[in-house]
Amino acid sequence: MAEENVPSKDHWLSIGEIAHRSGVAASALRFYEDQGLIGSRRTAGNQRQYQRSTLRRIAFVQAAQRVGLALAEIREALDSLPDDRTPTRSDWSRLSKTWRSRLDERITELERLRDDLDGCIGCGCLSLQRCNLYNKSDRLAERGPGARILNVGIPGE
Amino acid sequence: MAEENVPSKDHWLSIGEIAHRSGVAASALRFYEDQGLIGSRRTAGNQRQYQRSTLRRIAFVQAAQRVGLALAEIREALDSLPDDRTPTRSDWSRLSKTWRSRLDERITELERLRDDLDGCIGCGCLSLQRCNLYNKSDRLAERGPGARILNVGIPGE
DNA sequence: CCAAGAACTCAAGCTCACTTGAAGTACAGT
DNA sequence: ACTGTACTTCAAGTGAGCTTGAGTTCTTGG
Repeated sequence: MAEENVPSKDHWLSIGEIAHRSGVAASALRFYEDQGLIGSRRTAGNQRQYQRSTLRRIAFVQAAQRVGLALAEIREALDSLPDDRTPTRSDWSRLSKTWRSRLDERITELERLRDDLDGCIGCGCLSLQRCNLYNKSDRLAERGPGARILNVGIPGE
Repeated sequence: MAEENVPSKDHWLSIGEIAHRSGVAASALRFYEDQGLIGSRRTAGNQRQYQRSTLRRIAFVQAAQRVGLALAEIREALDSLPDDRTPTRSDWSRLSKTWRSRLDERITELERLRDDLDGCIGCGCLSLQRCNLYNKSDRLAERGPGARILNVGIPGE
């Protein structure tokens, strides 16, 4: 994650500046670094310094979160990108395919739910046997211990 | 939450039966009861007994979760329903309006994201200034301590 | 009547994505 | 030189939605 080899003339940003410009809290940025999502170099006095490109990386992370990816998945995606150059069109297209299908799936599920809901408004049912809302996608039974974050458009799901 | 006053002839279901039929773990059912989402009565030996209508309630909870509601909100919705009769068309229509708009919002957000994504595949950009994906819905800034479920932009400014 | 299995109650643990706090160090401005 | 703000690390806490485990009691079939 060291961002050492860099077109010398760049100037570096402090964590405060990055936090301010990205809208992400400094504590979150440190956390992201722990998680391998972003990198930094240090000053003589051990303070973090970021390249401007880190802002782009952070924006990427945020977009990916909105798509519904967990941080671990986002890290994988970032790792699959060439070290620290701007991604090419084909890098990007590869990634966006995953995103796209995630989004499509989730959108489809929500639309179906909405349609069922509309059906239910008409029928006023809530009857267990008949109602689509109730009987769709039963036994989604996601398994394993630990918290279940969401159903709901969030990572993990 | 006591479901005492009930058309006598009903027979009651054990937690195991409810778990099996609903696909929800017994531990989750106890948790739901703690949270006031479902009710039960007890046998002489202190074991839970459920009405069949509880299955409907659980299905309701699951549908609501898929819509994206938190358990606390679902409880409120359930509390707003008449005690334990089957909801009327107008009860239902009131609730479904909330759901509907939730769904619409989320669907719209995801669709916009998808469209931006498609735009990006074309442009191959990832450039911070220009890319829609990056600059949409910045500073959503949800505040307060604790975990942030969704996308999480802490206001830097 | 007894064993097996199902249920009971707590308390503690888990994941995820962070935040908060304490205690200390660095740097910029006067 | 001094003050104040920004930064550092590390440990622990947060909330949602459950699960797991320990130790105990109920219920049912043979």
